[in-house]
Amino acid sequence: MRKNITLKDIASELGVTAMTVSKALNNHPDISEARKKQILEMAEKMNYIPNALAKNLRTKSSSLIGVIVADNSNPYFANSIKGVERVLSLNNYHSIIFNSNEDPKRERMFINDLRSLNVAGIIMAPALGNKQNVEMLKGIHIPYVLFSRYIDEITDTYVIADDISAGYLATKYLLEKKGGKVVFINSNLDVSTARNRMLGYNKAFAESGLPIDSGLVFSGALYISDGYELTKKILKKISPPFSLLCYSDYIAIGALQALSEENIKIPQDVALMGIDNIEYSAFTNPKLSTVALPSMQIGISSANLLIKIIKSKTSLDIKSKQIILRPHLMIRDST
Amino acid sequence: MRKNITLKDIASELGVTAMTVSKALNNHPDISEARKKQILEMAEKMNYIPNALAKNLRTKSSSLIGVIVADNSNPYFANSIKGVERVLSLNNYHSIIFNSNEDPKRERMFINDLRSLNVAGIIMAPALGNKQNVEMLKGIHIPYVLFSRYIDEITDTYVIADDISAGYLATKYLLEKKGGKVVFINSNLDVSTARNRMLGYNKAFAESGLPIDSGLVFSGALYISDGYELTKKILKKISPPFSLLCYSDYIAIGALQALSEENIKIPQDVALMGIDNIEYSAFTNPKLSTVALPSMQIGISSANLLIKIIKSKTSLDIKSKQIILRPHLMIRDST
DNA sequence: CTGAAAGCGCTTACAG
DNA sequence: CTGAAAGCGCTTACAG
Repeated sequence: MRKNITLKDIASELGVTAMTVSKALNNHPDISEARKKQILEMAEKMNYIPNALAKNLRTKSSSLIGVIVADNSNPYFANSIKGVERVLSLNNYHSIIFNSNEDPKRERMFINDLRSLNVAGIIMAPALGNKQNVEMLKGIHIPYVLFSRYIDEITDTYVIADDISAGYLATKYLLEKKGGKVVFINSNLDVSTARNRMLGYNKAFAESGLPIDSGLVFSGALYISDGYELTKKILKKISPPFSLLCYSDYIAIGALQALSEENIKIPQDVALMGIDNIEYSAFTNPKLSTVALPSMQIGISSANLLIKIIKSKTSLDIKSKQIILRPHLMIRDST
Repeated sequence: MRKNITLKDIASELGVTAMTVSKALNNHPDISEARKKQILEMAEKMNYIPNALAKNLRTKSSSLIGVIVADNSNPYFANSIKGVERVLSLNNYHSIIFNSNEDPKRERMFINDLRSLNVAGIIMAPALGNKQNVEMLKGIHIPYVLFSRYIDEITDTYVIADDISAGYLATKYLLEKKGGKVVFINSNLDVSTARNRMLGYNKAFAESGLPIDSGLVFSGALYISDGYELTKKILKKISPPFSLLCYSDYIAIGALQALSEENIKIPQDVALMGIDNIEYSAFTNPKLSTVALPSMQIGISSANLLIKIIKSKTSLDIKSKQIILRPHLMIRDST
């Protein structure tokens, strides 16, 4: 690799010292306009690229931000990452991305990598119910924001959707429209999102006065295929008409496929509803009703919050470090 | 932020010097087993995290790799990124991600950011037909791999799918199964993938002896909504039965929605085919036939190739730096 | 086997 | 307004 141009190279070209060049390049007041102009032009001409690592080492600052998710190809995370990347690059930060695959050991390893790289902060969706790594983050005083999920509702810093509302809005709508038989395919209850959507489900039932049948609730769905297989199983045990609420649109697409294969009429026999509002949901057949979560906005807010934390000299009130974004119903043709 | 533990801290704790500690930590041979053990234990106890920036600065190496795509939330790129991240993190590299939004100016800015961070290499899907930035990459001798697309077929380093084959396999299949009326909704012809899929389309026609009707080819589709709207337009001009080949599954999902709304029977009236084989394609109704491209494998191979280039002392033969992966037909229910 | 010296490229006080 | 000195945390020759 060709040798990079350094401050020294520019300096010797101009017969000044490196610090004078540094000052010119950093808009330091202690420098004459003529010198500054001369130096800037030479830097331009020599195609100077500052060495950010050296700068970081010296100033103990950093433009690097770690972003840890379970899986960047999950459309929900993909959207959030897009929001994060947009805000960070706009503010001259750089996103280092890791997929934890929901494995706390990998997550821990990545956090140590990020410490080693001296990152300015970390944005992460903590792996399934793993408490220790978030504790570690707090312990080492690296600015961090959890996104999409939290571990400790009271003490963590996070940006999430109001998952209780999401579960509540969906269930309430289905109860009113289709009655009390609301089957719920939920995700892994180790995740705060799944627990809270369940709470919302229960709340809607409580409000309606209708009894909850725990035999209608299924947990642990993670992939499209789980939605597909669980729905097939459900159809053998529970006879239509009923409503089917899924933890995510992703899961609901699997359910949709199973329902189609069994020639179930949607929404007449089974009213199907997802949560998330991923792009594909508007293009399924029938179009999927869902609860829209602001996935990109969660990324945007997380990045903005992290930057605010990094830049604030005094520590912020915990309340201002917990952002909960509101979901809304998106009724299409499947309910 | 709390002060980090340094080599010096460990050294003074043990009454040795920093270089001795450095040697112990780096498995240098010039050190007694007893000292090494003692130092390793102390480092562990003090929870030492090496400063990668200082190391990089000194050794002029780097664990950072830049990854530039148009949009990380595009399912095709999302999969490739997943492959890249997997290989890089396995090899102790770190992925810095940028979305160019197909804007060459942003791309250029990001490349300069990456130079500034002294990255070990760059993996990128070059923005729409932009030649200059790749030329710059070559000029500054940073190891790079283009993925999914190339700019200059002969001289670039890249990992791509065989897009000519993809277009050819799809068109040939449709010609044989449904005859010569194959409508093609293509993407922006500034991208090598679109140009090559078009070549494959032409090749299949040439082979079949059937005449090409240029009125059947539509270019420039980028989003799901383009697939939807173009299909609506096409249905007004061209009467079924015909085949409809789409540049991507993503586009095909938009087309599928338009066809469903118009009550077109698939595949009887319109045989629909995509390219990519994204996860959703197996769950549409009817299930989408497509040409499967190894999107994750492209990411994996790109990362492996880049690492190979970084580690090789002598420059590699250009042929070994151009990897073309084979697509295959995935026939489901829409054709 | 251990240490003193130098330097990666930068910036921060401090002199003059 | 400009420069000499020191140091961020690390590693690489080189002595001993």
